[in-house]
Amino acid sequence: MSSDRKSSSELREFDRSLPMTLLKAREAVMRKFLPSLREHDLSAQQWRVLRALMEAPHRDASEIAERCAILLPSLSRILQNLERRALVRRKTDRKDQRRSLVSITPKGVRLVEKIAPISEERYQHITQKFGEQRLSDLYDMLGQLIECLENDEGDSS
Amino acid sequence: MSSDRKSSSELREFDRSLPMTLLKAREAVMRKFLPSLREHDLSAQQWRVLRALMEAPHRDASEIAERCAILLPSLSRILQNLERRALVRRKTDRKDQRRSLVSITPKGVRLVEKIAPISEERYQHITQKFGEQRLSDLYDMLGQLIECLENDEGDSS
DNA sequence: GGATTAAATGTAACGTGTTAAGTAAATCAC
DNA sequence: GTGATTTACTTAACACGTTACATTTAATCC
Repeated sequence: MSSDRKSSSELREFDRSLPMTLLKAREAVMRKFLPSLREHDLSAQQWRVLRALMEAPHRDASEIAERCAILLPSLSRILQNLERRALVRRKTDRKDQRRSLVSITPKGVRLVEKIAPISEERYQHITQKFGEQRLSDLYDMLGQLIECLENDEGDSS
Repeated sequence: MSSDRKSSSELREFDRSLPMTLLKAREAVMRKFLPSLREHDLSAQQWRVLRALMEAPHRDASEIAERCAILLPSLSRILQNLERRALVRRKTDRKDQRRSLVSITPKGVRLVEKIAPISEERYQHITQKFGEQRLSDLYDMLGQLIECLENDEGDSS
């Protein structure tokens, strides 16, 4: 029995699996950035949170979660960790005591400012190597894919 | 060189973050597939493993890990779970007693055959909605990105 | 104003990602 | 063949992803 016994109807095997391909691409990109984060005991998620906090004097948890694409339960643990390390600070919002306003500490700012140049340099390196135009096209396609999938009401046709 | 813009672009904020964009794209795609897996208490990873085992009568752990892009420690736990549920079976390789050959059970096959059509239908739906050509282009670009990054010796400078 | 509902956040439980360390079997060295 | 190295896999420990549930405070309804 020759190897082409598998009727193509069996199931499209996942050489062409969108989730897997996106996963591998992400992992490949991450491998360029993670080492410099690891040096300072930061995960990718912690790094995103710190960067989000550089954008504003303070933010509540929901804003950070939205900005960083991290779910609230994960963020809750991440903030505890960063707070323990004195990289961020939390205070309850006086106007709405359900909210906790998070801000980055001077120590956190120093850490970001130390890592950011390396991170930026890696990004520029990737941009050069892959091509600025191509990278831009890729962003566009991914954005379109996301939009296409979000505006897709019924998942169960 | 001194492209010292104003403070607003202190650091390229992550609207244009490749890892985040890839993450969001993957999550958007996953949201289309996960519900039908959840119905049968399968994670995306468990599903990949089962599909990989449909491709051959048996496979050792390293092959599965490679095929599914799952690290061995994770796979080890996943196989324990699937074995407990009698969806896969493991036997030690007589030729090399370090290896454990994993195969899918009839029960596992039935589960895959039940889910596969729905999964395939979702995939076709996405292909239609996003466009076959565009999807193909996206695969190409992602493949090129991965290749570009893998063949990039020095990650530092 | 007191009860109800909604919103913001936290906790729990389980599965996975990831690095390091451990175990056992095969291979290599001599 | 004995010992060192390598290979295949597992375990441990910690962080994150995800869903469900709990908690506290705001907003809303009568």
